[in-house]
Amino acid sequence: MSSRKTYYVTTPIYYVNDVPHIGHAYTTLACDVLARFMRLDGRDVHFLTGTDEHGQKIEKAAAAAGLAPQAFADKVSVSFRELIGAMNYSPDNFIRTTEPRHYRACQALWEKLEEAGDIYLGKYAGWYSVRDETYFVEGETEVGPDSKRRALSTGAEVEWVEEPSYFFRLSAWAERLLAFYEANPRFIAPESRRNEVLSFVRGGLQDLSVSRTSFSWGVPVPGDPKHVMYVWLDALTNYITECGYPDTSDALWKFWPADLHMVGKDIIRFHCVFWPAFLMAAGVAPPQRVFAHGWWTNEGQKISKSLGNVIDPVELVATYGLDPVRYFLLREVPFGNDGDFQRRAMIGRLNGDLANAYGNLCQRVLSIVARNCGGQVPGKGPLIDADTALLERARALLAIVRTELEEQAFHRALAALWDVVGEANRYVDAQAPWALAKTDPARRDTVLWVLAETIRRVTLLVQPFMPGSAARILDQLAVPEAQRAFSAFDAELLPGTALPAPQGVFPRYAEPAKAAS
RNA sequence: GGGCCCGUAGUUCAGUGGUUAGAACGAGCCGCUCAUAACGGUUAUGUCGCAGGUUCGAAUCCUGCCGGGCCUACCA
Repeated sequence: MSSRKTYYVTTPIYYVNDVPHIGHAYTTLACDVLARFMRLDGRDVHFLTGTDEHGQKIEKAAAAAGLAPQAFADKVSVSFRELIGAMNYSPDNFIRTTEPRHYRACQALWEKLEEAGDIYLGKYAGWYSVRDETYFVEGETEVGPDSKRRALSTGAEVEWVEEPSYFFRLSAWAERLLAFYEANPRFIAPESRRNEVLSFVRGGLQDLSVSRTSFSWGVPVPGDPKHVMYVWLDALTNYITECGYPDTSDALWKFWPADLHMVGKDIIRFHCVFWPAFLMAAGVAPPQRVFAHGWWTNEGQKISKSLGNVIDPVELVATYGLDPVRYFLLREVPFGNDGDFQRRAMIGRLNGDLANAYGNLCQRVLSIVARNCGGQVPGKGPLIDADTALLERARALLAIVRTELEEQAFHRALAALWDVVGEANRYVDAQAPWALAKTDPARRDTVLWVLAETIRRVTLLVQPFMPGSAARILDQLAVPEAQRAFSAFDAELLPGTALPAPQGVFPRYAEPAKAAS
């Protein structure tokens, strides 16, 4: 079955300097939904996430914790693996930059860049802030009244530091990058980010320092082990390490170039400028698309550790339930925009969209079926216009969701599904199967069949977003496991099939009783 | 300083030249009673940031201004 179309989606590898927060959860969630959708749609999917474990910060943090860097990385990496279970993600692999195969890939890539003449030895010099661990250009610093020079942005003291460094000839790539963007308009999304990158590259590029000698926790530069590779060159390479690079006969190489790198908007330059330049220089095809999503704020406030308003995804799930959180994050905000996490909005979506509209639709239909149809899928009689209209709306959903997810428009995909949920609720009221029970049981059965069939189609498409809840609903419709992929989208419910007793899937969220004080 | 984007009902947004500007949530009223006190119908909301201009016609195009965001460059 090697003829199936592949789909390779990646999260950034997360820096183990930090514990997982809503931003990490959001990025991986988006990838998870795409991976699940594509699998159900018959694609040969590879979904990769992992951790970035090198760099001076890790080296220092490890020393402070009295651990070897590797032991420290091992420890922190675990919290990102735990998030996978907590959020029900479905990655095919979890990569770590400290794996031997990754060293091989980085060094092979480096050698290619060197062979191509895109790497040279120079000197990295600038105003260095020890506190920020960053170099600043002269203009970013200022000499204070005490005649000490400080970084304008952070106020930290800086000192002039020079160290030997290898450089990547990025300056030579601006024109070729622009040509690449031109030829691949889908490469950067959303559009506003694309404009940003274009104007950045049009402004000219400077060569990029790609090695350091001031610390040693990293991938050694081939032939000059005093240097370790710049963390971003190291980190980005993970995407091809996974596919076996430099061994293009590896079984996973078929997944390259990746269909999508999902990233936060803060690291767009690394993915949209540096990465394609590295790859083109090394003679490797660049990825097909980079999507930069936005940030969350918390009740209108910027999230920061110092404000203490960091959102812990595990806590969210404990409060509102896993699938409601997954739904909310992708439904509430047009994907690509910044979003505001509001407790009131979260509860609104949970109670309004999930409990009242969708959950209650399933419940009201299935309980009439249970009571009237002997616990079986009801019989299907002749269809009237109202029936075919609703069924047609449901049937059209697969193509709609497919189109929206090609563009990572999760919010629009969900809106389309919920349009049909609303349509189904109106149909229930219009057809009033409880009244038909007394006058025309056969017609009642047809109405219930139409509804059950509509719920089946909607729920098949809900699976990638809320896998657990969708499975429970499909169980209640007695849809066999083998008929939950989209290849069975048109395999209608068979009248007479035995059904289990219905059970609510999305309980309403009730405010915890206020503590009297 | 340059560039990009945004400012539309109480709220979140859709609408990018053409009849009385839409949706959802929230609010009021009515109906239903199968269902998780859920569902459906219906009503009301708006100087479409401000001011000019182009046009038979502008939320939509142009100019300026005000307000907000993002990217980027820095001044001597």
